Amino acid sequence: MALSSDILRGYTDTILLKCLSEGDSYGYQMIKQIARLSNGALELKEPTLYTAFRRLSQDGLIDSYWGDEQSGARRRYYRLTEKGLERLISEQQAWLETRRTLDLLLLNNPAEAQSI
Amino acid sequence: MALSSDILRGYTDTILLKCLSEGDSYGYQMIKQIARLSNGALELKEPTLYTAFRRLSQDGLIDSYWGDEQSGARRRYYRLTEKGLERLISEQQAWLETRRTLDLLLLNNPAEAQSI
DNA sequence: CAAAATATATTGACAGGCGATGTACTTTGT
DNA sequence: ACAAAGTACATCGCCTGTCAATATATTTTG
Repeated sequence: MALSSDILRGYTDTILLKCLSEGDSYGYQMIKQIARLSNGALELKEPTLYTAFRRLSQDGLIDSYWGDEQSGARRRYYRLTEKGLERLISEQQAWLETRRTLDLLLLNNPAEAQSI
Repeated sequence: MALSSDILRGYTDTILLKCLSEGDSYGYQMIKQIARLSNGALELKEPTLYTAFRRLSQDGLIDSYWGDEQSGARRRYYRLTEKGLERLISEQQAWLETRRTLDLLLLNNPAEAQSI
């Protein structure tokens, strides 16, 4: 099942930070990578992706450089900054808490549901 | 920690459906109930709540009636419809899948993280 | 040689959350 | 007695993030 845009909202940035924490990458590749990792549940749309990149750059969480492709289309690579890594870690912690809270608010038997 | 509005988006409706699945209730009470249940992590704002009620009513997932208060301010009670219950169940299922997907996308060791 | 894939980027529309604000009644503290 | 806080409902308008549509350019595939 696909993630709706309402669900996506709030996680896009962290998903991208996590993706970059595994190594520098570029937009097109990240879309594919994220689709693969999520078993097709999430195919980031271009406008969503590039707006997120701009946001993250402005906040100093990532930076970017042009790759030196011999052939093929040019690629802009993105890199996680130190600040970006710190943010990632705190957002991962936040996800664990959000998960717990939503279990409490959405499920009938949260205590049981957590060990699925 | 409080749920950000970006996170909330996409869950408000289901949270309200779940709340009503435990019995008819009214706006003010539901805000308090949800705050208690989430250990203060979520205090729904009035505009958010009432727009959600309108949305859910239009979709036939809830209906409402005025309570007959002897004293105090009038209360509009909300009730989960049959259709609303079905929706709740499918949204609960969706949450379990979303949880799994976000574990994959956000955490370093998803397999381990799931049994927290 | 056309279509699909690779790759980046912007514009404008849409939807949901929420600060600010308004109404009205009741309870509490002094 | 009276102000402040609590209970209870409701709306307007702003802000932000996602995305359909669109544009550009190169390379690979059928």
